[in-house]
Amino acid sequence: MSEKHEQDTEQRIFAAAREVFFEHGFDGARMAEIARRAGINQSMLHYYFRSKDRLFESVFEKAAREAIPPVLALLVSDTPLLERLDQFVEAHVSMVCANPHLQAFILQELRRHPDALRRFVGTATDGVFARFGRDLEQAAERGEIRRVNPHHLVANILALSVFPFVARPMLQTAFRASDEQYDQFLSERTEEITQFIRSALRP
Amino acid sequence: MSEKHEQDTEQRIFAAAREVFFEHGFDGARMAEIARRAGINQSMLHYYFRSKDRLFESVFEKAAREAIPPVLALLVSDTPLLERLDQFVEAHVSMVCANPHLQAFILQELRRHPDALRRFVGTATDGVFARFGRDLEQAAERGEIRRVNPHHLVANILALSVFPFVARPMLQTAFRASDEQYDQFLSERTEEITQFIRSALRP
DNA sequence: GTCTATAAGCAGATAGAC
DNA sequence: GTCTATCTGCTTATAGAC
Repeated sequence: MSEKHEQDTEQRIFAAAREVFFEHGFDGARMAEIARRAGINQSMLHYYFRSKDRLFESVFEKAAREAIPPVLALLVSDTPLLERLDQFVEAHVSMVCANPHLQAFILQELRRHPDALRRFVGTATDGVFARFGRDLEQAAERGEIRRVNPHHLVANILALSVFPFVARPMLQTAFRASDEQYDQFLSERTEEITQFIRSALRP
Repeated sequence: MSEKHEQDTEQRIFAAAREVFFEHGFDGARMAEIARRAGINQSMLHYYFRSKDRLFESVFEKAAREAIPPVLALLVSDTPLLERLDQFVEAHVSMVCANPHLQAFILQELRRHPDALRRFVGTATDGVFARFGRDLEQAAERGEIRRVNPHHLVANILALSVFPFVARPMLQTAFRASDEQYDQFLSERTEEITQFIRSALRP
């Protein structure tokens, strides 16, 4: 009985920390705010996670693990290349859309902890670009697409998917769009990106 | 004689503040660090700028003014559309390249001050998209390009230019690239983006 | 205008009762 | 496990001499 609420409390703390770190970043996050959202006392945070740094690391690592390797894994499969790219775009956009703060959080915090990814991204992406590059090369030889550099292509696709979410405050202002109008704009992105990339890859 | 160093000191403070805010963001920046880099005492910061908030506002406003309106202004000119887009891409990439922290800073801080841009972006972009959209429409009717939505196209171009710089820590890790290799990658972007967009716009 | 010294407040972390 | 109370150090900001 002594551990009755342990797991539940820890999860609530983690969820609250995720929210607050996503919204404010490490430097802007307040332990008191995390405790408040978790509905418990501030000293509990230290009981479970020992320090702000460790709590942040937990949140960041989990976020990075779900934000990067699964996406890159979609690049290699047995699906024909053009359809695979469509699937990749759709999966990526809906992932970003379901969690709009995630990418901004990763991008922002990665500037301070530049090698926080090395551990698990390294192995996850091993060989991905080599295989993807080979598939691109073969598709080009069959005349399905023009010849492109795999790194640039992946950067292009990620950019097209992520940027409108990360840069929302800037673009929405520049477009003079209401919240509803910008949401509408975002909902058109999957189709737009798919079309844009297919056109760009035509031989 | 009593104001002998006034302007110089104020400029040194501003330059130091710009550096520190760009690197760490508002929450991570320390007034002591700004003073140290400016080579003066911390109380001088308050003498000239009154508070951290005001100092930040000065830096942010200047950064935003030079990061956004000049770029959007390039969208409208008398240059033929395809060449104009080439010019736009080249100008934008070299701007981002010359100041890699600027865009990340704007994107990061704009999440907290979402309407900090309204004042001067509003008027600067008035009519830009209307004119640009008309030019796109006319070029499409002449068969020079396929029909595209101006907002999506601009978002695409900005995304392709900015993202590889903002997401450098992520992409460099995912690509398993050294600093030199990633710099090389970035130097290829102008050509890559120009080519990519031209291909995507073919009728 | 520039400095030193210091005030005032806050955030993260800990002690110890229950 | 969870709470209240408190410590410690840091950060912004100010007072006041020169």
